[in-house]
Amino acid sequence: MSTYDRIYAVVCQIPPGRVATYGQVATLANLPGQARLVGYALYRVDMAVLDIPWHRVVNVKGEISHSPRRRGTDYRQQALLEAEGIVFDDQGKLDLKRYLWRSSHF
DNA sequence: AGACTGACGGTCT
DNA sequence: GAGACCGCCAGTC
Repeated sequence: MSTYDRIYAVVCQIPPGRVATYGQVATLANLPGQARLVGYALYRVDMAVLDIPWHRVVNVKGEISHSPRRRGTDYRQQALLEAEGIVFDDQGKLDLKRYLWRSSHF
């Protein structure tokens, strides 16, 4: 099982209506401190389908990580999360205290 | 084989 | 709370 496969496996466990941070996913994938790898892995996901719930991963500030390279999928991410009942404030941030996934590992 | 590329976050000031 | 700094690695050409 490759490093990226472990990351994808963790992301698949995030329940609807909740979010996880890049760092949290890294830790659960047994890659502590390597949040960046999670970003690298998610960039390679086919975002046309939701085999992997890629939209449930946000940064530690409760924001969606925007990038021109994402070609608009970052805005789609917010729409997908709102469809699951997650509310964003006027700064485009969500409340991590409220929506962060508490996995049974913690 | 080496260069380049890419969704980050913990720590320190 | 807000910046600056810096380590991070797999896939592709």
